[in-house]
Amino acid sequence: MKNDRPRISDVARLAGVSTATVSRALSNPALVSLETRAAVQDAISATGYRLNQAARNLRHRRTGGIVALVPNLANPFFAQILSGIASVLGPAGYNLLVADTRAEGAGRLLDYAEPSRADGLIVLDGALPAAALTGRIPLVLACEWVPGLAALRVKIDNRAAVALVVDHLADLGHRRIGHVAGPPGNVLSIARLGGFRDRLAARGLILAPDALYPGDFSLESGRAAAECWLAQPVSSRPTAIFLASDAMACGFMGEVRRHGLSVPGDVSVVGFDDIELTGHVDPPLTTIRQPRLAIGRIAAEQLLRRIEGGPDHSGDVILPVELVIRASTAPPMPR
Amino acid sequence: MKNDRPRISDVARLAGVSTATVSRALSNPALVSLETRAAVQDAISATGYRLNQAARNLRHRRTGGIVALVPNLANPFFAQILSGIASVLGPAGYNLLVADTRAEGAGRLLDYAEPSRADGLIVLDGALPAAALTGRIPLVLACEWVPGLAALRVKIDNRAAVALVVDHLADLGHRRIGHVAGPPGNVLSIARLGGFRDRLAARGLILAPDALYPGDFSLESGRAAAECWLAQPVSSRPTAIFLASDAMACGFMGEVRRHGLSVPGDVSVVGFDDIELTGHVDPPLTTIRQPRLAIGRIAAEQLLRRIEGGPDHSGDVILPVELVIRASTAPPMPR
DNA sequence: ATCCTGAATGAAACCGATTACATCGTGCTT
DNA sequence: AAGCACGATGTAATCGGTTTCATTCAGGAT
Repeated sequence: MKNDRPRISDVARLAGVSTATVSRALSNPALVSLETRAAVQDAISATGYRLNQAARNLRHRRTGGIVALVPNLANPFFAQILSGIASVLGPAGYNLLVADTRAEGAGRLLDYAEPSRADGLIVLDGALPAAALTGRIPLVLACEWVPGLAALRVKIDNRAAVALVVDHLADLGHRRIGHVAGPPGNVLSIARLGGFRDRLAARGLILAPDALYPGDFSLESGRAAAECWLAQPVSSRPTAIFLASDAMACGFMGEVRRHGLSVPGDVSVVGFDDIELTGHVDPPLTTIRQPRLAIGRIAAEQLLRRIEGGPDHSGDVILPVELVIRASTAPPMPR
Repeated sequence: MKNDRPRISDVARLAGVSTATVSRALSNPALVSLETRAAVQDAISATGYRLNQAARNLRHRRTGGIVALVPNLANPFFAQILSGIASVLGPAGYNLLVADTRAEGAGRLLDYAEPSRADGLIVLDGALPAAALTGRIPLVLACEWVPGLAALRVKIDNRAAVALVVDHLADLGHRRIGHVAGPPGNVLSIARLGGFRDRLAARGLILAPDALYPGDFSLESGRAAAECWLAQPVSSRPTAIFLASDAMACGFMGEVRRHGLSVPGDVSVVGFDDIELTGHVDPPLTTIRQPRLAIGRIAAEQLLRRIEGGPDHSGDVILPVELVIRASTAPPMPR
């Protein structure tokens, strides 16, 4: 009653064959005669046999698992990328292990980049130490990337995306355009801020120091940025704000509107990501659409290719973005 | 160069002891003398040895993995529960496998409820077949539950939560209160709708057929419900709407406001879940706060207790909810 | 001095599959 | 008729740890 899980040898005995034959019938049926195969099948259903994965993994020197390292599981942005990853991994016979890099003892994370635990790694957090990830198991980087870590990157062209934003706002006639950045040090924050500055310059504009607000991608930090903006004198306030994430943009808009001002009447707002929500808030948000599902899917596909013996080509896959123009942007109010 | 992963025997040889001793030094140091332990440690760092999990799992007849079955990975509500789960599992030496029950071939899901793949299961989807989950591996149900499946449930008291909502709206003076339900057949939809009806009745109110709108928890379905509501003559429109999820409530409010109406001026809105966003939209949403992190954490703790030999007590853990009153509800406009 | 106890350790079985290699018939070639 | 190739199957080694059981040795009890 306790140890009642049938083993392969139980099946073999019942079918009157050896364990080798059962194993072959399961993993390479072509090697087994039709009648034997049938007998094995019968024995399997009679015993209710189920393969022991740990044993197979041990023998195959693989685990069947892929680990995704995400900076924050609770963030819907990553959730949808995971969804894309899972949609590829499942059918391919791998399972997805998820670890939150910010959640617990950082030391344990190294355990994941370990061949006996996972066959591959998808890193969504650019703040991990490159050294810890180097030369362990096949990995790809998605969205964020770790500076100095040679691995395939699946990402968007952040600078080009930001250029679309600047052009849109500048074309509308905005001259004083502000920015709420992502967390300091984050590769995306840096790329977006840098691209923003450069494109402003290309359009003959500059980013005034008091038009650059700190942020960390969170709703709350967007709200806080709005407070700063509201505190500025109307005459020197940016007439348009580009925020490095949709979450911040929502927080920003909410706070501005709660103070009785209007978007885009008093300020135009542009976000980044195009999370589902942004089309449903009031006003619907102008933003950059990132193909999240595709990012996840492609990252997973590339990783599997690598695992299955592909070359460790460490280039980049750049996915296209799109500026989605909705109602949160308009020409600046004449003053 | 190819098969260079040191095994335990390599460590043993270098340390001048047997593999048994190395194993003990690792998993039960108390059994090994201080000097031997030190020698083993030296040999381990000299060789760069890393334990092979598959081998240990095979011997221990366990996998070290816990599977969470979620209906929709892309939904932030579940993401935060997962976050809570992960925060318990990691430190306990388990890793979290995530599977999206709606994503791929349903047959494969059974593979997860299988002892050689995972040591336990956390089910977040009430729509799975009870038969497939019965008597396989330790499991707990969180949030949603599978009717007829005897297992511990970690959940909130949906009926009591809804009663809070009804009382709040009735106390404000609303008499015509509408409801946007969750997906048909979903246990939460049913519990919330049922509780809603009952509490209305207790307050001497009824749910008019044209005040019940279909939904599926998604933003878009909330928006669609708003369309229905807007299409109704003002005189017979509900003056307050309770929506079974915050996502729907956001979709609803966005659409209503885009039509130039005001919340709560023209209609009071109450959501359910208290996802982070709801405090930041305009107006901030009155809603029921579910302790998502705690749900995840407790579900994981209970599961581990069960796995580590606890009794298969299949009762319920009911977590407290709270009505968070914000600015989306107000007395009805005098007509 | 002898026996007993317990700490420290090693030898070998074991977890449950996979697979290299050996074996045994058949049927075909020459 | 001898030789050979090939299909089907069995034997046993193997993956890399863990753990039972046996052994050794030091110190304390008698």
